[in-house]
Amino acid sequence: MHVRRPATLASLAAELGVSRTTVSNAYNRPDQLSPELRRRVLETARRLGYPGPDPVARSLRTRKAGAVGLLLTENLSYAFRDPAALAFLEGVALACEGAGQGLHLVPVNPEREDITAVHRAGVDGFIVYSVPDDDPHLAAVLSRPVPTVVCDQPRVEGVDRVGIDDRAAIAQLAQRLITLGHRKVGVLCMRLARDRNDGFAAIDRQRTAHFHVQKARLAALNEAFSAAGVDWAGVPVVERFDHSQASGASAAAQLLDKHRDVTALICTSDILALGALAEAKRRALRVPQDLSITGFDGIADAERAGLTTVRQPMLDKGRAAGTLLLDTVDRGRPREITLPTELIVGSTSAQPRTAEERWFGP
Amino acid sequence: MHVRRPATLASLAAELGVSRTTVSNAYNRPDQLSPELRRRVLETARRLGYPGPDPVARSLRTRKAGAVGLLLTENLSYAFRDPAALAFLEGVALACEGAGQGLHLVPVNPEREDITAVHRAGVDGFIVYSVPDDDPHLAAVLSRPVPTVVCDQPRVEGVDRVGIDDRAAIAQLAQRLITLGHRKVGVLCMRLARDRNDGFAAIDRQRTAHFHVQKARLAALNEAFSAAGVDWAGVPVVERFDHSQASGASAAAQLLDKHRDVTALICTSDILALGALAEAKRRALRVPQDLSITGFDGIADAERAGLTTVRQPMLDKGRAAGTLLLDTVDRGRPREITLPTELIVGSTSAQPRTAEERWFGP
DNA sequence: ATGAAAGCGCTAACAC
DNA sequence: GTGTTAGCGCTTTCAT
Repeated sequence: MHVRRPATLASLAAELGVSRTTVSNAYNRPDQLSPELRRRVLETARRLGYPGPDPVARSLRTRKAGAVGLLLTENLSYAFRDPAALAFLEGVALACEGAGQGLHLVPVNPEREDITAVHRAGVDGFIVYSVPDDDPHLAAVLSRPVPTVVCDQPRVEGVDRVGIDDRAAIAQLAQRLITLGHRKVGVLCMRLARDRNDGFAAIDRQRTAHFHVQKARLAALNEAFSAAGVDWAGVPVVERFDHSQASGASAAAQLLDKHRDVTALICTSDILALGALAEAKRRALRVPQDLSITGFDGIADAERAGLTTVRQPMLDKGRAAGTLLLDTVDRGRPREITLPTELIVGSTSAQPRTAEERWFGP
Repeated sequence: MHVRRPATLASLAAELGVSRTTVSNAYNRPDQLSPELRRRVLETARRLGYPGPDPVARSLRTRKAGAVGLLLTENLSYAFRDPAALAFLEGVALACEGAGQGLHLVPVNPEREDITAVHRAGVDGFIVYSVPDDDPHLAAVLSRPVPTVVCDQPRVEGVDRVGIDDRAAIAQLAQRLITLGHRKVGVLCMRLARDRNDGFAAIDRQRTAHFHVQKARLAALNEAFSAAGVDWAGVPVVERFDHSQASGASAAAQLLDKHRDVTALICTSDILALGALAEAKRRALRVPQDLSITGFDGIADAERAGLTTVRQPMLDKGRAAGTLLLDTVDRGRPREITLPTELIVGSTSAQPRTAEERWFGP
């Protein structure tokens, strides 16, 4: 039993006694040759076990890979657990599907700085989802001579972007709390930089955050509460590296342990807020009577929990990113798409108790 | 302003006055040249804007794409909605990540027969998830000279497979219902073939089903209930093309409208079962007193609903498929991995009411 | 440690 | 309608 070298377009042509062009045409331009000849070519191909033009060779020649690369902040498997990331992914998939493009998920380990996967990906462009401004993978992507679209963060000079107005969105939420009368608030936020800092984040860390979305939201909160006469330096901000309900719960615990007087917990994601909700329950704090809690994103579980939050259209974001990347027409000028958000007033926010109520009951 | 042709490895070599080999080595085999020279190469690359070796050209040369193709039954976007498919995806992603391989999702439209995306995908192998035996995309995959692993269905001679023992799994469930005393049952199943048939599926259609998993489950139910003295020809089986809770609800409605006497609804997926549950509620049928309902898969929502079902390890399936494909070692003999399943007895199954109870209440 | 030569398998001008 | 020519950009023996 011998190992036959696999047939190639050239060997097929030789076998048939025609040129390689003809064989190529048989596959790619049926109208360029007689149906009869084409039939013969395909027939012989079958006989020889020729599987059709090699996609990689074709890509090299045509300079088209037929796929879009997707780079996520986290391990791939994380993305499949986070509802927001998932909706984004679905949107991207929708766009790819519509254009008949493959979706190449780039394997990334945020702990290690191995960017070879970015260099190895045979794709026509990249979508980068929500990474820190100093992410080495992002740098690797930008070094490649293919179009790129960044979703959410960071904003990069000359690179297309789709996102929301984070400042305006959370300012609306802040305004709501301020109007309700909250002056002693605490904040639970996501990772601010690539290093793990599970604990309080002082102003300096807030200001130098590498995750622009978190940074923008904190800055907007700062502005809003400062304008309402609150000294931002006194507002506790607790940061968590991992994005999970457990993180939200522990962050809430950490904050409440040290600042028993806060009347509202502003969380920069619904996941964190749901965790905070759980912690509040554990402590027998009534929400919203004893404590208001707000989230961000508008995921299904948040809605179910009646969370006061900001809804952002994640699926549309994904689709917009995909469309932007695939839309070869008016590429050139850097483009930016800002999607609308909507304040959702749920049942987890209300007026704070007065000092009296605090001591003598509602 | 002029468009400079992008730098290539060759142009870089020319600029430096060294051979292409040396430049290549600078990237791929740092130990093959002096640190000093390497530094100079990389430095010049930066200056010229050379992004490093082109991944496609490299793939052509090395015959390695560094990515795994994934072919799903449904639209890509569907996969991000179905919890079972999602868990599978996550498992595959985990395996890919571990091996530093990209995950290339092949865009497929099950309605159209466009298999070009399969031919265009630059991948080192394919994972095919749960497709009908006559799926043209599957045929396209098998025609390509790369290793393939099929998950669930269909079983293909000589192709690696990972799955569960569908017959045994559902037989266990059937046995449970039989033991409880159910003799008048109905079945809700998923798509049996590529054509849309939203309605009753007669025995002939069951027998000629192209989705082997559904076929096997129906056959096992047939066997179990026949052995219990039930005439399978009289058991209504309702099929749905779309896999959604809405489908489950409408299928349940269709079945119950025509067969008011069934005491149990066996669904071949949790999604369908959750829909059936909703329809039962709508009809003010108490579950399980008036009607037992069972599912299949063991998704989180099913557990939450207390569904009696069969749990299968979807994440492990994905991981196993990935590992099998990536494990180049003992390829050769076709391999088959069968994962264990577990019967979950929830609160949606109980003894059927007796005829008396039916008329006079519990 | 570095270079020369030989393709990987294919497609796109352009000629006939 | 079919063939000729010329690479796409890279890696890899094998010499030196």
